[in-house]
Amino acid sequence: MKRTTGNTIIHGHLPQLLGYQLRLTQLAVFKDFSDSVSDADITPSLFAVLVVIDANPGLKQTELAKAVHLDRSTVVSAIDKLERRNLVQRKRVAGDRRTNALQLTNAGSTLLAQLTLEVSEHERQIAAQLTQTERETLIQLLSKVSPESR
Amino acid sequence: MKRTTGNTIIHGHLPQLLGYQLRLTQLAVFKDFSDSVSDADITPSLFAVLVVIDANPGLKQTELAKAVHLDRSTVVSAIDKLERRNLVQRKRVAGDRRTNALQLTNAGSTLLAQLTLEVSEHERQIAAQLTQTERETLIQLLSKVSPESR
DNA sequence: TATTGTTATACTCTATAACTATA
DNA sequence: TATAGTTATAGAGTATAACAATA
Repeated sequence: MKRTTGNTIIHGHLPQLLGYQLRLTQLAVFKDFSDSVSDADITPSLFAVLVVIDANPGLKQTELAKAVHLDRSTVVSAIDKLERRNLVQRKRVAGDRRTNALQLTNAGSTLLAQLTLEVSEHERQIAAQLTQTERETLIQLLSKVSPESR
Repeated sequence: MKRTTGNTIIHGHLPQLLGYQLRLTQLAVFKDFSDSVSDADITPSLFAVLVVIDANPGLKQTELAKAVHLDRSTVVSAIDKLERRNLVQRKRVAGDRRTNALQLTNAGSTLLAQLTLEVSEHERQIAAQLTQTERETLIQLLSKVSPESR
């Protein structure tokens, strides 16, 4: 029970816990994301929103919410933010006046193209300690733990 | 550029991104943590704080902050919370009146023992899709990405 | 001068619940 | 009745900056 004499802090059994390693890794990855992406106002979540809209032009907000695991109300402010910056548009849908069809503006497409490059570089950074095979294994094992990504 | 006819949402290149899989997995893991741990007021962070104090009785708040990757000011409120519940004690240190020596109370040790069991079960749950080898590989790969855990 | 703990404060992210307009 | 989007609101978690006590 006595304290180790030096300054070394012991992490107990935390390092063997998946949840703990996940938290640490996510902290490191988020920090590097901000450092890597030139547009300071784009967070990982907003990037994901842009990617999903790009891959599914015309989708509605509720669909987007489900895809990126956010609440409908959270999506409203995300889209507000992106629309204010002219990156995304809400378009009227013929036949159902309750829903909005989301699509990227030209500016949005342009920014996404640039972000995609920067995020690739960011991914290279964070996986720098891994071989290509290890990186793929890691992604595959993560997706087995949370299978709802597709 | 046309929308897939059905309801299927495409995630673009997100599933191949480490950062994205990490976020999804962490979401799933946090949710299961709350479901698994009977004490609703213990979060993953507070659990980590308890473990580190248990493994390093007498450590000071600044050391704890570094160990769990939180700011000093954040640790203050974490310890406030735990001290209010009589799980942790701030003890005076002979020789340096600026610092507090942190230690678990008996109640804290008892709770931690129970939490440890519940967290083990939680870990089993989240790794249910993995073999034992895969789980170990996953932990090892994560720790290679963020090596500051020890 | 530097460090420790603290406080005050503010920001980000998120969800819940209630509202409206449409279906 | 049910659904889509919205609003108001609140909570959790976090950090920054300034401060007092002590080294």
